[in-house]
Amino acid sequence: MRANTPTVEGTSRGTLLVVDGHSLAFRAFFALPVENFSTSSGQATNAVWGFATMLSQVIDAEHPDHLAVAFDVKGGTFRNQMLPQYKGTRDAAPEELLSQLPLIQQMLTALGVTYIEKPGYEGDDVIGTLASMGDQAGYRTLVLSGDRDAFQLINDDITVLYPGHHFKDLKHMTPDAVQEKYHVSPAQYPDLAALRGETADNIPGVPGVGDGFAAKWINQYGGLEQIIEHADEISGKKGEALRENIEQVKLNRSVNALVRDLDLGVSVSDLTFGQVDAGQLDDLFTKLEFGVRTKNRVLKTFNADKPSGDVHESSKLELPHVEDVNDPHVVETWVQNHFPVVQEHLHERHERSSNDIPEFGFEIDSSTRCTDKVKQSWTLYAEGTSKPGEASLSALMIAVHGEAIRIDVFSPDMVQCLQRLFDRYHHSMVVHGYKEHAHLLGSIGVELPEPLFDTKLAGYLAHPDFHADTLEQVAAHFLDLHIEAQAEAATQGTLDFDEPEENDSKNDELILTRTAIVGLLAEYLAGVLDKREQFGLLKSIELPVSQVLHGMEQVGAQVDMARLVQMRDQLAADAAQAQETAWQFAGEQVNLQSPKQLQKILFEDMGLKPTKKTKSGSYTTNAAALQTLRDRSYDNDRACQFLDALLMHREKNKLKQIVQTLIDATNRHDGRIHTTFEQTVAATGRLSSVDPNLQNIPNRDPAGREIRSAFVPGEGFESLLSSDYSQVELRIMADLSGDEALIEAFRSGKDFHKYVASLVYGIPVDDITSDQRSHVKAMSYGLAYGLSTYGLAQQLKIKPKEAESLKNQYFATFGKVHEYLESLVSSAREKGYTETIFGRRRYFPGLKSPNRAVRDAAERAALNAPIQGSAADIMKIAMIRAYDALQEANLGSRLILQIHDELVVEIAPGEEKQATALVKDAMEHAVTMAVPLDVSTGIGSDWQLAAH
DNA sequence: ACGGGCACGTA
DNA sequence: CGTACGTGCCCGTT
Repeated sequence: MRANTPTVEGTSRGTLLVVDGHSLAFRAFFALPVENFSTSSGQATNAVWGFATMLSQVIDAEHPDHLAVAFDVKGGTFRNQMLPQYKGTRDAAPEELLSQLPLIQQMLTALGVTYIEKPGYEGDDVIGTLASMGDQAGYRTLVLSGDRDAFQLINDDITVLYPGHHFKDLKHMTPDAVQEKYHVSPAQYPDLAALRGETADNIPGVPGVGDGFAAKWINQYGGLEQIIEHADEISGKKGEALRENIEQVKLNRSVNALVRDLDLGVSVSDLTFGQVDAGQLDDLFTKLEFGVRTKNRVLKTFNADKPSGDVHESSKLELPHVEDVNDPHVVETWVQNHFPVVQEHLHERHERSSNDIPEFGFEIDSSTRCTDKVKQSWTLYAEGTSKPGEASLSALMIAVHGEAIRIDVFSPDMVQCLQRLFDRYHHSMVVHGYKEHAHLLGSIGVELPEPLFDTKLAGYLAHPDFHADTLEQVAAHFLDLHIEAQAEAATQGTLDFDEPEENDSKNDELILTRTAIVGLLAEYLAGVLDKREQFGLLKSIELPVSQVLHGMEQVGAQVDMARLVQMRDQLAADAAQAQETAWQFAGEQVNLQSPKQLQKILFEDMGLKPTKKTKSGSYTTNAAALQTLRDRSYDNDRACQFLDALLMHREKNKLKQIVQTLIDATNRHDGRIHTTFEQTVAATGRLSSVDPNLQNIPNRDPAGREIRSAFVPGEGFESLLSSDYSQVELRIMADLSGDEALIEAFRSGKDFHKYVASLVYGIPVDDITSDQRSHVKAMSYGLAYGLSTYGLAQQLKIKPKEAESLKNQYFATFGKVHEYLESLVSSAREKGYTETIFGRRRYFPGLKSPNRAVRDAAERAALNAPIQGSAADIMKIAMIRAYDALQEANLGSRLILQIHDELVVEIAPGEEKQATALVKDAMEHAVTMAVPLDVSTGIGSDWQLAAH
């Protein structure tokens, strides 16, 4: 569309669009409310969005075929030397704007747009030069700028697009338009500006002289030079002012003249539209939290004359040759003919030998490499639903060296054949998501042994903050391979749209594409892990724990459905009654679950004084606020009654909803809940639990805790064991900091918080009050979160001063802890990432952000990541050890749940003592540290009773 | 139907 | 104005 603009007057070679980058960003920034354009982490994006939108709009409207964006360079220009205050106001541009300039430049790079900076000169000079170049080369030239200095460039072939009052109204400033508005010619405009001054650039003009008088004088005398010659003849106040400011005006004039003959090292013909890097743009826009609409809008504009980026890009990926095979014998021969010669481990099934994990102290062989092995690998890719408890395999692909077979009929013979194949070749197998594949294969009765490499887990180790929904997105991220068209086919799926056959073939191609992606991904990620010495982490922690998790998900947790239903009904009745009462006092049937309606009732109708605001500026109606309102309203009976009922409804309804979710999530066939433990979601290395989340079952207050009593041992089992670490994170801090006092606090075996309080306050343990203990306890726990004294004060309801002195006193007592925490942040700043005890990394680009809030948040996260992450590593090792120990002892007892520092085990009859000892030991000896790991255990006939 | 905002559950 | 998560509801936008 854009290319080949019709030539104008037969002489034009096309249209050149020159953009004043800073001016456009500046305009966008002030025109669009920053509140509406910020990412969740606080990065302002209004200038980037405005820039993208405006540029796209202009390109769509004007169809330029050549384009360049000019930027100012940091540091002074020759103009600053002449006029020290030059652009003083603009340099004071808010940080929120400045931080967006690099983002705009990243966007332009992704869009293939040339941008130009010339040290020592301003963007205006680059623009002046480009406009002259375009003009001389016979282009119709457009200058997009909000800076009126650009008006001097205007002639019959150069038009300035100048934003009006509304950011999006662009005025086409032609010679006539300038004449009409200012009554001078474009060439005379700098004279006029010199007299008038330019507030935006902090340039004073002649006091009392505006556009009108300046134009009048210019027309009367011919120009600035002549005005100065005849300055004495001008009468009145304004003449006097002119004479007094004549030096200033001369200076102004010399500064506002644009340089038009810089050597930019490019010619206009170089400034064509480049290749759009859709992946890069996608990453950027995702980071900026722009919507799909914005992205599509921009892509549409910049891809307008491209045939189809998708086709072009996907050609990078070579698809294997594939044949459909559903005869086990053929599979057998194919494998023999195609698979690399691998060492066979006939005696070894997928269990780890006990030698892999030393009994005391867990060490990872950081020197172990995988690149060479991955080059000799084959890929398994399976499709279907992998949800634990209801998995079903639809097809699988086996690929090696550009050849592949596809299997979708799973006869008993085929199942046997596959099991043999996996047992024999799993040491060279690559998958994307072992756990999901294990569920899929499990659905046809095949046990999938541990693979050589898992690209999903490896990708997580390489970049734990990166989240992708599809394999295509992973490919775009790590391989810069963009295959969006096929990703869309995937989401639209094989539904009944097209001809079934056509759809099948599309789906086949999709599976093949993904199989190929996994192969490429494995090679790339193997290189990354080897370079970082992280393969050991994959091999010794993530892959084994993945197997353990598969087992836990497969087994699920038994619930007492009758109990759940009874609780649900009771809670529903309580909630309904509370609602009734609340409505009575509100005088209307407000939706108690609508913060908006509650705000109206509380703060408008009842006229209560709000406490705090929410992020978006409305008044919060959270429980803490409601309680404050309640305490404050002793003289307002109606408000009290309403608030009491509302709080009651909140509590009951929340619990009801949790119970209902559990009921809905219970598998109808086995009466158990099969959660999915996400292994690649939490950036610190922790697990998370979804569908349902069994890591947030209430535990704080008795009413909520009651829900735990519905988790029970299943048939053939006797009890539940709950085993948890006490203060792991603090112990890790003690060990890693090497603080003797804190280490001793743990070794003493005394009440830890009391002991610490006695050190901090310098008084005997026995004299510590419960207030002192709880203050110190909160301080201890807050450490690993990067607590502020403000936050501490608020939590403990003490004065900020007191919190401050507590913190000082604490750090004076445990100096090495302080040093250690500081060192975490400074090393993260230096290296760009943090590391756990076992080498798990997390990167923190935010530490370099110019935005203080973003930076502070990144510092707190960087402080926390190695601590929370090391605790997660330790628990993972404990799980592997516990799982193996139970297996090796031939016990029927099995792991059911992990809640970050707690393991829940379903105990088989008679195994109570032995299983408890094994699990406790596995947890206590997961690692060896300067302080012991303390594990407490409890056994009961349900999860609540197992608490200790 | 989707998604942001709010509220709230866990370690 | 401490970290790390997941889910359900409302409500405005598609």
